[in-house]
Amino acid sequence: MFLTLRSAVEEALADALATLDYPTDDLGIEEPPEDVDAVLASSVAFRLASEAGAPPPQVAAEVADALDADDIEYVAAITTQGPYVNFLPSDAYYAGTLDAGQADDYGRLEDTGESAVVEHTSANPTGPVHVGRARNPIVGDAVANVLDFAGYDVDRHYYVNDAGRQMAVFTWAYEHFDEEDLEGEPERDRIEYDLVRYYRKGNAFLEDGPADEVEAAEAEIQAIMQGLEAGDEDVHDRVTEVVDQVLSGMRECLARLPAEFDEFVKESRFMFDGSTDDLVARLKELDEAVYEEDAWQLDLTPHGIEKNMVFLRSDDTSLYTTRDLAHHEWKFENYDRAVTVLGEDHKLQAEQLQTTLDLLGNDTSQLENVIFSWVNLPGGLGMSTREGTGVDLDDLLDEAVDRARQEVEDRMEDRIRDDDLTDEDVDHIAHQVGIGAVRYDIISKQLTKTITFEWDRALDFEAQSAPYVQYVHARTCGILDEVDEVPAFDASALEREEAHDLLRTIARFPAVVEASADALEPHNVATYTREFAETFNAFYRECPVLSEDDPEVRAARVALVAAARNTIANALGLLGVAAPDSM
RNA sequence: GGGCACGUAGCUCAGCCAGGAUAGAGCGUCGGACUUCUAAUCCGAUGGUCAUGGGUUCGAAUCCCAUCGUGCUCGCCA
Repeated sequence: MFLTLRSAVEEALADALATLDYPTDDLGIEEPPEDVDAVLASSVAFRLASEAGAPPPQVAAEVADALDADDIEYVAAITTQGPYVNFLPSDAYYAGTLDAGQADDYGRLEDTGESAVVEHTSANPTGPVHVGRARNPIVGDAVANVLDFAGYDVDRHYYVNDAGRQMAVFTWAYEHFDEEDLEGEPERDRIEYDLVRYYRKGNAFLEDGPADEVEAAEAEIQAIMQGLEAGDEDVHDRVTEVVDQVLSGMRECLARLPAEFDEFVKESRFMFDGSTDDLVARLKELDEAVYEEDAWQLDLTPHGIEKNMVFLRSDDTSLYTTRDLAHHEWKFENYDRAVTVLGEDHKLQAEQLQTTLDLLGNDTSQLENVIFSWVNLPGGLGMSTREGTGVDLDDLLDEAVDRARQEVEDRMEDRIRDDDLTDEDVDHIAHQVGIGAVRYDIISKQLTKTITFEWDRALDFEAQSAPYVQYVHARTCGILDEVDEVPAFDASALEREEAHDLLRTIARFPAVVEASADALEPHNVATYTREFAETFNAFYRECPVLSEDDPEVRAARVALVAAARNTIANALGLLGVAAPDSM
């Protein structure tokens, strides 16, 4: 409804301004503050004042006179308030919203007919997923959800680095060291916790080991990389043995969020199918290609990038970025839109990638990057797999679920809702709430802001958290549980201001989806859920549903609660936060 | 040092990209509301030179420039 109303207002206002001989390039459409009854307003009078030679309020009146509410869909009246022209919603606006909200998939936009691939996480398979890395799957999953809901045919990809130096080091360490060489026990009984010890041991050895042994190790690592480059299946199998094991453990961890993928795309695939070689040949032909210090590079200074991009090492092996170019051309062939979610430490590389893809003749408007800032530990500490610093995501999720379970159990005694929870229910709710809280905490912040991870804050179940919003969903379910089905209703029976406020908030949801998909910013869905929860709670306080005596009012309120449930369930779904039926 | 971000209440954050109606929340502190559709809730009070200084504008938290502080980055790593 909101989207329809907005375009209707835009069109009508542009027509009116044209009729009055005013410019129509800036309509000044905005959403007024809460205490104003209008759904939309225009501040265009400010801009026209000097041209009109009249004060803004007078111009606003003139503009309002030139408009006819009857001609604008979903607008009941046009008023002025000082310099503002306000557009008030009609009964049909409320009625239409209440009807639309009955659909389970309320908020889903029409199919765009376009496909999109969202690549996210893509962490090197070196060890357990830590909290610093967790922003990527959580944001990435939400971005994919939003695009899907906004009408795209979405695939989720994890790009697996199985051909870089890191994996060569890992493979060498895995083959070279024995269990007894390793320090300590695995922190958890899962494969990546076991194997990461080889990786750490290997890196420590390369740093501090005896010179001659380090040299021999480097030769072995070199041989692995050369083997991969040459398409040697045996070498590939050796590396794959490590990669697949570590990755399987990481996938289990990510599945807890949950973050699932349609495809794990291995970069070695672009070496073995010849596309990397082909790409290198084409890169050499570019005007920007230079051969310096025995390595092939691209001089991108004409394109505003100071740093040269090496695409072929002096030993003739390719680099991550080289293979990533081939990877992206593959994406372009298969998808209309390619979105990559990555940390700010990869920003320069992403710019090089995009510029180079452009030079190679690709349409890089297909490519969009979602870049997020760091997650730090208090005291400015970073998180590193190699050094073993950082908080494991598994530990965070365990703690979150434990604390949530404690909360549920603490509340069991003075529960009023009579839906006898079993132990299984309690466990289920604890998972929904605990993991939801972690996701929400991370997703509700702007991507550009650095996050400092603090246990207590991430697991605060008070307001502005997932449980606060989830509780609203549980409340809607609590009410709807008491009715068999939504009765026939008439929106005009809703007379309370709180009901209208809630309907207006529900009406905005599709616009939130649209804006979030356009900007690739899931955090504003989180902001919306919070506003929604506040609006719903006001309705809940002031407008009893089940105990309402007037059957028409009761029916309309039941329908409103159903619309609210669909809206908040879908909004939470976009965030990947579970929507509990009871809490 | 160069490039790119970030700096809003004691703390954690919305609002900024598309400049406009008294700058919004939560936590904290203080005071209220459960025989009621679940109090993981709600209501009230408290609290802000929107880092600083300029500029553009009728109007700047929002756009531009400079300064300060913080983070990321500047590998034949990824």
